[in-house]
Amino acid sequence: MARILVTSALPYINGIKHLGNLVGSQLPADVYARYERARGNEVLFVCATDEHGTPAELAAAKTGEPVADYCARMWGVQKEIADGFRLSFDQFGRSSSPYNHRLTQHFAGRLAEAGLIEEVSEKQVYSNADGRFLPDRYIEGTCPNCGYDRARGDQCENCTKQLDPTDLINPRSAISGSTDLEVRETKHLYLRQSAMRDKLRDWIESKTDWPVLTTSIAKKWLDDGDGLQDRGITRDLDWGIPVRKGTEDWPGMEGKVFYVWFDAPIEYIGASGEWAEATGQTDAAWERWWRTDKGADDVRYVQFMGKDNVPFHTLSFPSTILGSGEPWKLVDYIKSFNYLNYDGGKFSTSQGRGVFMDQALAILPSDYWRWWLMSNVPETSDSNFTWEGFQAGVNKDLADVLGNFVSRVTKFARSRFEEKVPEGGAYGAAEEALIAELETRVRAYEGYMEAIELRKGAQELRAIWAAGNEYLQAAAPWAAFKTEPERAAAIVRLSLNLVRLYAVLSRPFIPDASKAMLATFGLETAGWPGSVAEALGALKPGQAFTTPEVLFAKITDEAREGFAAQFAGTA
RNA sequence: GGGCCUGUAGCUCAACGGUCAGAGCAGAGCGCUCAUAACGCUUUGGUUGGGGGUUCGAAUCCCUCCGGGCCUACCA
Repeated sequence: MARILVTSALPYINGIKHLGNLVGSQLPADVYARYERARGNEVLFVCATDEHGTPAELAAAKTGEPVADYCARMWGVQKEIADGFRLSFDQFGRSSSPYNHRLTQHFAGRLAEAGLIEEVSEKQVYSNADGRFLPDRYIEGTCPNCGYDRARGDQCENCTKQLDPTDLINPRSAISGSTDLEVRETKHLYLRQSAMRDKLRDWIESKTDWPVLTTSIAKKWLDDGDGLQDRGITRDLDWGIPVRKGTEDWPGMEGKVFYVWFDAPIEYIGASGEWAEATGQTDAAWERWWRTDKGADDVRYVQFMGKDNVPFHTLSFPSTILGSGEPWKLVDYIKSFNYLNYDGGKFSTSQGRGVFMDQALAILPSDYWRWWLMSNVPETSDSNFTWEGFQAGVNKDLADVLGNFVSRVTKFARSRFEEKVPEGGAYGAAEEALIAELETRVRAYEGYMEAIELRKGAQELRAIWAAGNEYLQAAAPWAAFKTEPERAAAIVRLSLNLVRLYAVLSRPFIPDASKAMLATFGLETAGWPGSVAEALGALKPGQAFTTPEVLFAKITDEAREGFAAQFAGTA
């Protein structure tokens, strides 16, 4: 039995995520985790909210809540939505957890001892009105290059010129609009990633089976310009993990916190700690997933994320892990994704354009979303959500091919026999051909899932469903029943077994429907098929079943038009 | 500006130097009647963005042009 550690990029705390966020990390991670569990492997699947940073503070200020309360509340909201999408996290933690505090401070201490932390004094813009230092992009002003009056301190969106906040003419705070700004000197810690460059490069170059997207982004950062740059890992903020060197104070760094991107990946480990605690286990339980000296050397660690997260997972976090000099588990495979667009454009939080996770669940069952998103997951390039495509995909694949198959089989069986798996008759050439085809397809499906080629996996699964309809059409039990009822009984017996098999195979993608299909036979779970022939004999004659309600109601044209109007956004 | 990815049938995608470039959807025809007017079979449709080159052979490698997207480092 293999042991597989799965992490999904952490969703940021400041609001409900849209489908583009879901499709790029949490959902594919869940499908993969479910698949590996179904194969009988031991899986630890963790995720958490990413709670620190300026945007969280601003979002809290906007609602008038203390930031800690705001995060606690939003964690609850995100957790509930994750449950609604059936994301099967073993732990959905919080980057603000005590575990993460301890671990982050611990790693910083180790890195400092290893000489990989540098203290740098730098000048940053401070806003007296806001009472805080402002990140570059929170300063607005007139671009010295093109005259655009809403240029940001890091870059002018109009002429794309890279800027320094001090370049701006008439700079003001993007938060309050205040022009009462001053440049103050402040000290920060830098992670000396540059010192890790060769080690990182060797490691990344050894990963020849990683998605091109992952390695090309990593290499770009390694080699761009002067090579990998050191990264500041502290900020002048109130909300965050206080800077400490392990368990000791860090002189000169009082009142500062670690930068979110330093502590967020560490929360993968933190969440595992939270999991052990929540399940009443000792530290050894999570350490055997994370410490190669404590049992983790046979763990395969797979990360899922959108392409924007790749630099942090290929460079920064590995620098932290490797630089610690301790035997922490390093990632084995990084699955990265492109973006999902909404009807030709970007999903937009500010313009309310596109579908957000809570809205999606409010209008249609999670399986619909899970299926469409995964069968169109942006693996090789950006993909596009349209209501027409969504309606067509869901109706055809789920309602017509799979749902209707279950429906026609169970209803025919009930009307010609009774609500029991019929006995009598023998399997012949048609059944052997079907079994041979399914044997090939199931093994192909396993291959795709193992390789985390989810789009192809979905495609193969669909072909497996379709094979049932083809078989049924050719075997024509309704015709056989008139002349040779025994033959019809054999066909129905096999077909009912197909429903059970489909439930098992489909579970990673559409867990609710899978559950409903199994419930038809009074089953809660069912094991992954070894040989297809054997699996199709699992339901014995006499086994009772209930004819299920329509598994997937179709999305009507009227409904689709309504959704399209509802989510068009304000722009 | 630099880098990366991408451009294949009306649409969404496969094929990653080698049999007539495949599949799903959409379209057309036929069949079936168990089923959510569902299913099955057959079929129309592509000089693989343009041009040039390497090769016995190129969608696949190289050059170039055109189009689309992303990244470019203290937002996360």
